[in-house]
Amino acid sequence: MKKKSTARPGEPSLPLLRPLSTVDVAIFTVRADRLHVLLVQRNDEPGEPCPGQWALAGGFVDVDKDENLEACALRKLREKTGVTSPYLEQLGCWGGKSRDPRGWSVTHVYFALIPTDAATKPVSGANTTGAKWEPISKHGVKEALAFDHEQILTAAITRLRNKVEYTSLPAFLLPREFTLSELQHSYEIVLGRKLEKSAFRTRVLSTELVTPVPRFKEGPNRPAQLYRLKSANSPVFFQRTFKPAEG
Amino acid sequence: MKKKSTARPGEPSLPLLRPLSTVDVAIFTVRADRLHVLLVQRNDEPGEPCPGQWALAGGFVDVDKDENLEACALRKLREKTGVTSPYLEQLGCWGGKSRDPRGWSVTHVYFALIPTDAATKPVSGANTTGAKWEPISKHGVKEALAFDHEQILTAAITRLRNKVEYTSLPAFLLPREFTLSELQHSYEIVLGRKLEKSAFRTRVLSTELVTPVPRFKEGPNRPAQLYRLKSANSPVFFQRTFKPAEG
DNA sequence: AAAATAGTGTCTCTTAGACACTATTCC
DNA sequence: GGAATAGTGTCTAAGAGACACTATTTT
Repeated sequence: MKKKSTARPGEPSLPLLRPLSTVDVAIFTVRADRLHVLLVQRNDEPGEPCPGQWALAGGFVDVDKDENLEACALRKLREKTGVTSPYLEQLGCWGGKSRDPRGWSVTHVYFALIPTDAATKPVSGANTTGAKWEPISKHGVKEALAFDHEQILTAAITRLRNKVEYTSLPAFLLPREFTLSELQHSYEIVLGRKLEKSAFRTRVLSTELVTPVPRFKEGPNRPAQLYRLKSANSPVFFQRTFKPAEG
Repeated sequence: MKKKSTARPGEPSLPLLRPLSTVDVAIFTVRADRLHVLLVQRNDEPGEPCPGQWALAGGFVDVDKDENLEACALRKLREKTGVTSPYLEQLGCWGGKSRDPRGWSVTHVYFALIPTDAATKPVSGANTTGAKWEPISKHGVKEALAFDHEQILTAAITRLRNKVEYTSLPAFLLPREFTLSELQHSYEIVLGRKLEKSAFRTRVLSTELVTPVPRFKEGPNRPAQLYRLKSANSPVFFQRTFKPAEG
C-alpha cells in the first residue's frame, strides 16, 4: 500500500499507512407514499468483503477523477441514478480499525434527496450485482446491511427526520411544481405523522420557501395552486419545530 | 465499488492511491469573557507545508494508535490541552485535490468545548513550534490560517453559534458548578448579544438541563444558587430558538 | 442605608394547534 | 346536488420578550 517513509529528521513526515477512503451516499426518495433509500448489492466474488449483502451506494474516492469529496458523492449519485442536481448534504464520517476487514478505513457520508419523478430504475455498477429502492419503516430497513451501514443509515434517517421538523427538506422530494397539499403530504411521509393543514399553510407561506406559479393542478375537485421553490438548492429554516414536545 | 486496482479480475480491488487522512479539532473555551480557539503554529522546517503559519490543532490519523476517528480527536485534544473529557462533536470533513500541497487529503474535523478552568496553558507538540489561545471576534480570527483552516474555523464558529440558539452547549464552557447568571453570561459571550434574564431562567429551568446542588456562590451581594448539568456529556435541545428572526 | 446581584410577577405579542367553516371544481 | 379537496377564520394555549418589581447578601 502506501509508503513514503518519514523518519529522516527535519524532512517532511508523512504517515507510513493511510486509511482507505470511501464515499457513501444515502439516497432518499418517495415512492408510493413511502420513504425509500437506494441499496446496492455487493459483489459475490471471493475476497470481496460482505459478499452479496446490501449496502448504501458508494465506493472508493478516486484521487484522479474526484476533485473533492462532494464531487465524488455527486459522481456516485449520478452513476447510480442519473440524477445530477439533487439536494445533497454531508452527514459525517465514520472511520476506524475494524469497520472494514480490508483495514483502517474512513467513509465520508452524504445524504441526498431526489424528486419522486426522478426516482426511476436505479442501475447497478462496478462491484455490485444489483440495486433497489428499499422502503423505510419506523426503525430503518428490513435488510441487514454491509459494514456499519446500518448504523450510518440510522444516523441519516435520524438527521432527516430531525431536520424536517424545522426545515424545508421535504420540498426536495417533490417534482419541480407542487401544491401545498402535496408538500404537506411529503412532510407527513417523512415525519410519520399527520400535520394540521391550517398551521402548515400559514407557516410555509410566511417564509421565503415557495412562490406560486401561474398554473393549477386539476383533479376531480377544486383545482389547487401550484408552487415552486424560491431557491432551488438551499433549504429554509423555520424558527420553531412543528410540534413542541414536553419540556 | 471502485477499482483502479491490483487488477486481477475476481480479486479484491483496492485503490492504488489513498488520500492523506488527518483529524483537526477546533477547541473552544472562554477566557476573560471572550470566546477563544486553540491555534498551533506549524513547523518552520523546509518541506513542511505552510511553515510558521497558525492552524487548528490536528495531525495525521495514526492507524496503529487510533481505534477510530473520535479516539484520534480525543488523543489530539489530550496532547494539546490535557483535557480528557470535553464536549466533543463531529463537525464534518473536508477533502480534495488541492487543500494540501502534499496531495489529495481529507481532514476529519471535530469541535470541542472545554471548561474555563481547564483552559490552562496549551502545549506545543510534534511539527509545531507553539500554541496559543486566540480570541474570536465577530468574523473569526485575526491570523491567516494554514491550509483551508480559515474556512473550517468559520464553519465551526457558525455551527457553534447556530446550535447555541437551541441547545445547552454553552454549559460545557463552564466549570462543573455554576450559577444561572454565569450560564446566561456564557450564552451571551458565544452569541455576542444580551439575553433577557427572566425568559432565560424560565427556559433553562423548564428543561432537564441543570439540577441545583446544595451550595451557593457567595459574593458582595445576594448569594446565588449553584447548579450542575444533569447529564454530563449530552446537550439539551430546546424547542425554539432564543430569538425568532424575521420570516 | 447603599450597592449589587439574585430571583419573580405581569403584561403583551407571536404563533402553533384545533376545528369549523367557506370555496370551487368534477360528476 | 353530492363528493372531494382547496383554502380561510376564529379561538385557545404556550412561550418569548420587555420590564418592573421584590429578595438577600456585603460593606
